[in-house]
Amino acid sequence: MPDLIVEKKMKKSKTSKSAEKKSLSKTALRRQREREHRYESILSAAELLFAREGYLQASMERIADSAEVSVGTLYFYFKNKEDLLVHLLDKISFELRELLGSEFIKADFSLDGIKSAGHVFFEEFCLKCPEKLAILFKESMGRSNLVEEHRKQIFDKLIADVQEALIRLSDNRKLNYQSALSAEIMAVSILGMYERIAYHFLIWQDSSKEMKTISKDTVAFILGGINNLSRQ
Amino acid sequence: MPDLIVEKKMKKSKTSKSAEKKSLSKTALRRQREREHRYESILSAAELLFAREGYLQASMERIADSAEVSVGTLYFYFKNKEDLLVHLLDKISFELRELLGSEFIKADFSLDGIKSAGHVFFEEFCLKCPEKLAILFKESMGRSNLVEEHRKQIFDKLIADVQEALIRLSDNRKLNYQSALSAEIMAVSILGMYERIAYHFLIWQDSSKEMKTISKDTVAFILGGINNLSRQ
Amino acid sequence: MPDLIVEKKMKKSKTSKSAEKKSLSKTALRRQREREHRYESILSAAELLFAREGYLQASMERIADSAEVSVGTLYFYFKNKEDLLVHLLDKISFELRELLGSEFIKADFSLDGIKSAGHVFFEEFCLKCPEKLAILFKESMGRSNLVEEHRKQIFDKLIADVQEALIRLSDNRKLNYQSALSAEIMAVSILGMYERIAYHFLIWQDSSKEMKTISKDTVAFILGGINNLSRQ
Amino acid sequence: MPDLIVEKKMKKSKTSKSAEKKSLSKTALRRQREREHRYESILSAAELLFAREGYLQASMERIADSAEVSVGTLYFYFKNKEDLLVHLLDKISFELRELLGSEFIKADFSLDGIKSAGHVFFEEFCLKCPEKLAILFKESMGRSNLVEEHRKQIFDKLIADVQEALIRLSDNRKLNYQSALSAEIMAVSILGMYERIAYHFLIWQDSSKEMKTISKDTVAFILGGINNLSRQ
DNA sequence: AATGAATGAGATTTCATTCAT
DNA sequence: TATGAATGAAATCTCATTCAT
Repeated sequence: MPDLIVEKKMKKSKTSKSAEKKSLSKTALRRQREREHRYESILSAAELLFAREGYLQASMERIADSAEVSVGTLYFYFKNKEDLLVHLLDKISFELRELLGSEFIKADFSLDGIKSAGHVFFEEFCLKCPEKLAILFKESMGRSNLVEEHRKQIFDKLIADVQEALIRLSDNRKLNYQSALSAEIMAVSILGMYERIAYHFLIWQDSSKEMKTISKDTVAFILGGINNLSRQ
Repeated sequence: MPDLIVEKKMKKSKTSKSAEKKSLSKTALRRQREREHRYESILSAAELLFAREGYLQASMERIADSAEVSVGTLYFYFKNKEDLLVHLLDKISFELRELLGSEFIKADFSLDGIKSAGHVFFEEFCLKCPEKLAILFKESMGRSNLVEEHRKQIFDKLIADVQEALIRLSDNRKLNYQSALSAEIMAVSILGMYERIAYHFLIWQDSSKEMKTISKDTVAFILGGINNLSRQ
Repeated sequence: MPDLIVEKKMKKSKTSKSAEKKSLSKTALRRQREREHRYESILSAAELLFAREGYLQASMERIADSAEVSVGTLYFYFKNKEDLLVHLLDKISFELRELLGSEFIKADFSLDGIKSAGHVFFEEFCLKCPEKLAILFKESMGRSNLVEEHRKQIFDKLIADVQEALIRLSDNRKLNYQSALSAEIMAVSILGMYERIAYHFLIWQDSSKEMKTISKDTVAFILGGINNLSRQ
Repeated sequence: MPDLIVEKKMKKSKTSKSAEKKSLSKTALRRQREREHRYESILSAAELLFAREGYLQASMERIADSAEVSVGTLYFYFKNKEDLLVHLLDKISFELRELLGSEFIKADFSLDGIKSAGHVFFEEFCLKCPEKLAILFKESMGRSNLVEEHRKQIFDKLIADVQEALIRLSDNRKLNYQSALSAEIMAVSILGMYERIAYHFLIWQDSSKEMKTISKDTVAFILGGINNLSRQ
């Protein structure tokens, strides 16, 4: 997972010019801490409201109230509502890529990596962060073209991660895949399965208690799929 | 596919309630034809505009213009914009279920049915009806709770169809699946794969020329997955 | 004054397609009358509020209230607030051009035309329509680029009218002006005098009782100026 | 030009009240110089931005950036944005009055003073300071009542200057003007001509290369006007 | 049945100004 | 003095929906 490190974006970096100096004054340091804290507060408040009430219902005023800041402050940290959603998406997708990527790495890109990534997705990410799930797969859909472009980039990166893991896997096992597109197709398929399984069993109904079984079966399905596209 | 026949919904028209088909005068018949024609015109106009410009961008006025009726007439045939989308979704999902279901039936619920359903989805439905694809998987997302409930029902039916095919398949082959949930999980997985493969290769990029390969690999992945969850 | 007839602009001309038919139904005729009446009501309300309270202070809501329509109706007739101002400017400038132009024509482009145009401007237009005066010379200034462009076009037309009158005048008198630019410079000067005399004596202070004297002196100044730039 | 000396206004600085110039320490002197330098920087930055981008577009933040100070500092030197504009107007009008006034004085209030004042206005002020021109005649229009009042005072002073020059001129030439208001009317007319000629030929279009001709014709028009209102 | 002008609630967004540090 | 993050009032504008004709 080479480019996992994504730069955190912030609207203005006027202060960062002084941050280049090696030592910030105590005041400046505290200010910076507070700024980052506020930035995170707003993202958290937005995450909760977007997930609970939907992107359209969650007005900027209510997000501001919920984050205990003024509406103006929202617009100081984020250009507009769209921008807020996009940054939220970035943050969530960054976390998810780290989560999955570290499983691939831990297992040294063996089949076990694919397996544990699946388990971690369903049993960690989905169960612990249903809000992130809802934003990634539900609330960020059907918005503006800009958000859609951003979604595409995010999913392209996730797909690239999985695709790379699959290619390393085949290298390790001295296997080839059926066609030149197979790795990409499998990566897209796996993410499609993740998405709709999570949507079906956690967003549309609450089968969180059976997540273990769901996770096991889904992973087994994936492994069967991969094997069936592998050639010696 | 037992309940494939879905009742066509139409606002109960005041004239049709008093007149059964057999005893309609010529004038009344022509009127009914015109009514149905308008109904379809509106749905078609909405389908095109929702797909091309997005649900939010497609204002009721533009839909009316495009269908060559007045805004008022839109509201005569459909309760509101949401209702228009819901009826469109119904129509599209009905067509898709018929398409997939007939493949299952033709193959007598053998593995071939799963295979040909996949090919038909990618090579017929997706390629020939990109607008329907966009509405089913893109434009109907992130709307109101009511639309979301409707989506759930539609997908539940699609899942039930696939699940039934999978169960009949296992009966035919005297096999069992790994767990009680396996059939449902596989059905959801398959539809999730359909959805994101189509989204990735047709909505986000145009790989329509490689649809044959994509279709083949995806179906192979599915068959591998099914086999891996089957026990003698 | 050749192109005095300016087409009245209206947002949509959907109805005008039926207006091409020679005979509108009574209903359609009444509707059209009502539409034009509303359009004028809104312009009148805006004229009053823009002049009395200033363009920025006059909110769309208050204009709507004042015209006894809803805010939505405002936006049905005019694209936005800017558009409302621009149409108002057009209407006012059209009236002013007609007023001045008819004086030039009545006097057959003699010096008397210049004289009576001045008197009519100060003693008719300024005294009877202080609101139009305020909008033309005060409230439409310092707004957006689009409004400024419109102002330029309006003043260019007024200048062209006066310039043409001056050129015909010199033709009639078998005279030439000092330079090639003289006619334009004089036209601009005359309008600049009109503007600031009106602004000074009617907008900044109320010398309406002395308007006769002011008018007489100003016209005398203009005639002296013209003569001084004329050569046999 | 009796009251040409206009007091420079500055928010009474807390240090200057306790320290008269004579007894200022070196540090205090340097501070005062810095203060005045900042004050001028801000005015210059505002002048440029107001003229180039318009009063409304030029936000306080951008003015601060441009002057290389913080927003807070802006508010230390000027009460608010309006106040900044008003001080800028004062400065500009002071310069203009000095320019015109000195021409009147140099020519000892003869007709030549009127002539050279015109030439200096068009050929010096307008050509060299287009930003000042734009602020005086364009950007300061259509703002708040307070700015408008200020404009009135500024123009009243300019009018009074010209009016005084005209009166002294008539005294020198042993002439009378047509009416008691004539001098005022001519002064207003002349300034109106200045304004709109400059606006038309320099702000709305760039005829700077023909400024000599324009200036000559305009001055000739003015002299003709003055003569026509003079009685022996 | 069909029309289309009128409605108005509700959302986003801006930016001059303040004030704790 | 200087800073710049925080404020929040106030404005514009959209568009699904209604209803008299």
